[in-house]
Amino acid sequence: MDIQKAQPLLDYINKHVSLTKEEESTLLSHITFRKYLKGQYILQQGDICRYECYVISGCTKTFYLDDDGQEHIIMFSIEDWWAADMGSFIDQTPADFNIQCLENTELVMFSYDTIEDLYIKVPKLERFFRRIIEKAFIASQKRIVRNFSLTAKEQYLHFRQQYPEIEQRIPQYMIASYLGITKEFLSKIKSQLALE
Amino acid sequence: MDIQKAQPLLDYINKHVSLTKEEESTLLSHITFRKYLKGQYILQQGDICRYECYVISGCTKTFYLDDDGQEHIIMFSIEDWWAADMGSFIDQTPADFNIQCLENTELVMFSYDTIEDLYIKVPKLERFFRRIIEKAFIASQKRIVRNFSLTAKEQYLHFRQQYPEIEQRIPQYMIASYLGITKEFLSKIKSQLALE
DNA sequence: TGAAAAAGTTAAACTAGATTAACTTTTTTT
DNA sequence: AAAAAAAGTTAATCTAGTTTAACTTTTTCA
Repeated sequence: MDIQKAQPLLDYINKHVSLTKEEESTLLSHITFRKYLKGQYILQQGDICRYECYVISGCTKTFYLDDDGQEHIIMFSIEDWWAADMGSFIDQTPADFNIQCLENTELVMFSYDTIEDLYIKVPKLERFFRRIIEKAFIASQKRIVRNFSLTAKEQYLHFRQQYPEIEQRIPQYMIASYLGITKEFLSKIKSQLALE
Repeated sequence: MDIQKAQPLLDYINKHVSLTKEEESTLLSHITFRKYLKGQYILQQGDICRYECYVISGCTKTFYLDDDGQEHIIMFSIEDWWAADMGSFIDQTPADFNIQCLENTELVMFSYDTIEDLYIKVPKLERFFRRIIEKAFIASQKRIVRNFSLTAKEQYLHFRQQYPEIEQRIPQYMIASYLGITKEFLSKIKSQLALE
């Protein structure tokens, strides 16, 4: 793979572990670069998730449709973040989630078929992925804690201060979905906040 | 460490990776065994979490106290499961959570100070922990999904069928706390279910 | 540039679950 | 075995957030 396109990924990895030139080139031979257009799906519910995707540019939403056909957004992924249905990827079972691009999006993709081989050839990357997933787990637990102990308004304020960039790029009704509330109620919260 | 006491851990690890005798003995030299009595704390909110604990026998609850002093249970850990405040352990920062024994409990403890050394000496264990944490992350995401899309009654039914052993061992008000509902409402749910 | 589609707002009626408080049952301690 | 503490129940009242529906604003695209 073209090293230039992967530079943001290499920079990101080198924040956590330091790769030699050889290790970098082994890495590059194991990944692929791909562009998607706004609206396109990277993964659809029911398919097998074959890739862990690192976002170079753009933005995706990971969501599922419940029995009533209602959309629930699990996460947004912007630059320097990951997109995948981990449950599906790890066990190669049908995905619970859809991943769709909210903007034109450039990705680096790690394939299930080659990632174990990559871990063996470059053990530092196994360390890197262990640390990434630890962070993801911690973030997920913190979200559960917020769900338990914050009101909708408090959760919105937290979201806004934690991801100010995301709020600009994404329609409000999707933020409501991410927070687990209706768009009408988020609208009410915002008008309340405007008066304070 | 005494190999007999660690046997359940070795069996558990060998389900995921296969260790040689040398690797097993390196592992044993890096872990400690400890017993706690019912009611004792393994970790207190504000302290640094220095150990990832594997439960040999017994049961713990991981919880935090919110600003109103209300207890919220994040997880229960029984035989063959883990107990730790990962956020605190990874960054060695003050813990958000308390971990308390609900029964007399035997643990194998992995210390922050030696675990990185262990990963280097036995890379298979880095793989093992990567897989464990992947599973924990997936479970955490699934819990978020359930929070979004299930009613309290549905969540209770799910808990009951997923952890039938836990329900027997733990007071009902703690299960309510784990589900994020009041003990009164869980009581109502159970009386409704009894009529069906 | 103008029409249609998408996104956001407002407000009334409704509901799942919380709160409060009095009470019963079970478990623990002496 | 009695007393006290812990756990669980029931029911009335309350509230955060949902639902429904009509409306306005913004964005998209022919």
